[in-house]
Amino acid sequence: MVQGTKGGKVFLGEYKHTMDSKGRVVIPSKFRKELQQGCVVTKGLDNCLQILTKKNWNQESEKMASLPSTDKTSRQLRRALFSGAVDSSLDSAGRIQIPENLRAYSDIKENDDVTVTGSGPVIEIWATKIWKKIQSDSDNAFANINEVKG
Amino acid sequence: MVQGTKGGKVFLGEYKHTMDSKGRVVIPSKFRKELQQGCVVTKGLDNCLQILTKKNWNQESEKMASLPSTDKTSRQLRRALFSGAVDSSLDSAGRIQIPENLRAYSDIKENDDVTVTGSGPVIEIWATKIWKKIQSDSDNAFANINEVKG
DNA sequence: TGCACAGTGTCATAAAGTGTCATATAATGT
DNA sequence: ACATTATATGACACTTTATGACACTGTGCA
Repeated sequence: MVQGTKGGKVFLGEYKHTMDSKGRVVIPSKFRKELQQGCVVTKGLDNCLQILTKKNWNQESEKMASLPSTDKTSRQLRRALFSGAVDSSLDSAGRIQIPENLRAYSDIKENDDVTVTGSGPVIEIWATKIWKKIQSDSDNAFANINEVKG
Repeated sequence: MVQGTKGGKVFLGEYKHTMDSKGRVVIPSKFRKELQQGCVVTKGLDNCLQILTKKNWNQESEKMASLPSTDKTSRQLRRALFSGAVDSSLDSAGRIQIPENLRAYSDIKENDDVTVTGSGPVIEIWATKIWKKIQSDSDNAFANINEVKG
């Protein structure tokens, strides 16, 4: 969904948190500055959630908004992108509220363990139990690539 | 049918509600500001209903009025759009009344579950049972695009 | 005229979300 | 190691929103 980082912030790292009893998740302090002016939370692949800066979101969504809605596929794409997204911002304690439909999508419930990762141009939020699986897959793939190339 | 967001509000998100026993549906609070000055409810494609701001409605209806009436599909679209449209507004509790013909079109009956989605320039209202099907189609289309890109 | 019905307005309560604070934990610099 | 600062977490009060109930209005029809 999001590609190209031309000059934009690159988010790095992996952080453990928990979702609080009201459905909020702490954003690591290193990521906050770029999200201060607002951000958008969307569905990512493999049941993660993505946080985009306003700037990145606008780039992505403008493409989609201009597709003709007489075309069925365009309608589908538009619906998936917009209905799965939500405008958000950090509260004074550096947290964001995750709405119920995105909590369901990502399989994160109140008081669950959550892993927040920097993934280049976007920040990803994972149920830790899912992240553990994904991470071992990614690490294996990474190791194999290095073997082949090196 | 509706496209282009140039500067206009972009509606995001997915919200579950029910139609009350009098045929009213709650509009999510995040959408209300833009509809405060009046809105238009019309038939959308795939059996949804669309809510447009007055501004978007004016743009759309002009476009539609200028379609060649020699083309059959254009005539059908135009009839559906205009005859299915109704001027509306939010009541003091943030709800809109859905007239009987639109309830029939969207297959939403009194006390039924309803899903309201932000879909960029428009808001869509769905019978939840229909939305579930549409959503899985949309999500698949979206995931495929992303697989290709990634 | 009175009744039935669809629609409208308002209220009470419940549920969800938001803001703020206090303490605990971790990170940083000296 | 220590002091200092920043961050994380839980608790709680407060606000907003959702939902159902119910009374009121107006229209058309018997």
